[in-house]
Amino acid sequence: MSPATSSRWCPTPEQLMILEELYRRGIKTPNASQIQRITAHLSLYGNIEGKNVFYWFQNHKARDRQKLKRNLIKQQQLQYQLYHPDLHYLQQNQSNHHYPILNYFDPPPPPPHTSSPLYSLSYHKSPAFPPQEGLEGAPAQMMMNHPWKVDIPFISSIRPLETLELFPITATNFKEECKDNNKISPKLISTDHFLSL
Amino acid sequence: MSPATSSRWCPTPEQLMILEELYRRGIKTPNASQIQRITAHLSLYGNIEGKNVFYWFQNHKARDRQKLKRNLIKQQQLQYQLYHPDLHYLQQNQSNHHYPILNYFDPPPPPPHTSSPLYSLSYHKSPAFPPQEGLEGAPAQMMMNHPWKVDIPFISSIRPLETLELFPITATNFKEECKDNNKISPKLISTDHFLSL
DNA sequence: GCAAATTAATGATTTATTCAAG
DNA sequence: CTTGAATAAATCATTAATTTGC
Repeated sequence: MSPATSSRWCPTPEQLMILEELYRRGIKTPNASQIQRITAHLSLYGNIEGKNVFYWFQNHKARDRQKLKRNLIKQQQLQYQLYHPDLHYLQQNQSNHHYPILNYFDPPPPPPHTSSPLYSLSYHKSPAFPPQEGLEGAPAQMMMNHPWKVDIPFISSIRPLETLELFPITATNFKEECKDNNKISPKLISTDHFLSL
Repeated sequence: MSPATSSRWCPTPEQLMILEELYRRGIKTPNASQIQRITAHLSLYGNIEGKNVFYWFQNHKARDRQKLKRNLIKQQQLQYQLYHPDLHYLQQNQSNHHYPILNYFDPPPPPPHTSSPLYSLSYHKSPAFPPQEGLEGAPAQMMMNHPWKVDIPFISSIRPLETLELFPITATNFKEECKDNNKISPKLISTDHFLSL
């Protein structure tokens, strides 16, 4: 009203709580109609106009994403510390009678830094791997556009990666016809033994 | 090998178990590199190619979501039955000392049906509101291009919508200056009482 | 028991949405 | 605002489960 009032909207606690609750309940980018109704209601608790509501949701959503980003970074730092110590043991001979090492996760996040554009890494394209011969970090969907002639490289040529041992059973030839696939004794592959973390 | 083989991939139990385990461990949408490595490993247990792995994760994730959807619908049906008996009481006079009804969500789940496209309702944009005078369901961003002269209509002209009663506290005038806003006793607005689902 | 017929699962494609870089 | 890159949703198509009648 008067020029003495502050130059920008200052949400009252009630307004804030309602906005936050609406956000939690799924309203992330209200449309014009929703904004009007929200504004009308919130005006009961203090001066407010539509743009305040609009900007609030915009900012809140954006800063929500930032929080997620930061949490992801923390988790990745944890995983890095968990997996890095095991790297030496990956150098071992793989030609034993166990099925080979299994870990399809991306290489541990680079030496932990605090502020890097990291959210896009797990949500969008992962710049991911050091260009492997003939692969060039192609996004999975791009593979879709080609006739899927991607050859399976020799196991030994694949980077063994970290730990996660699977299937200590011996390598009887399982390549059979489709119909026969389900006839393998369940005992043989009971879930309890492999996939030891 | 021979043309007698089936036209589509038929995962062996071992392949399936590994895929499921990887999924459980967090691999939901593997990138090209991961797909290749997974494919290479799974080829030990039977014929397989990259696209099979790609599709498997796509489908598995999608059908996982479908399960969640169905469970949500069941819960909503339960809630509907719990809350529906109260509808008559919404017709009561609203000029009491409670603050008005608050529900900015799109119209509630219609009378419980079993098979309706429901997930998009909460995840994607809601085609939302019946075109309100002069608003025409305009995307919120369009409002940005105009000088934000959107007037706040009278409360009574706003569609009260459904339930979700907020702030049963009395209507003391909270319109105060900015600086004072944060000084309201937290007790008065402790989150436990309102926003009852 | 056993196939033919029917239904449920699930692999494979296509189409729509989303996000954000240019 | 347009568009590129990626994912999610919807859909089609084939295989496996199962039901059914004999």
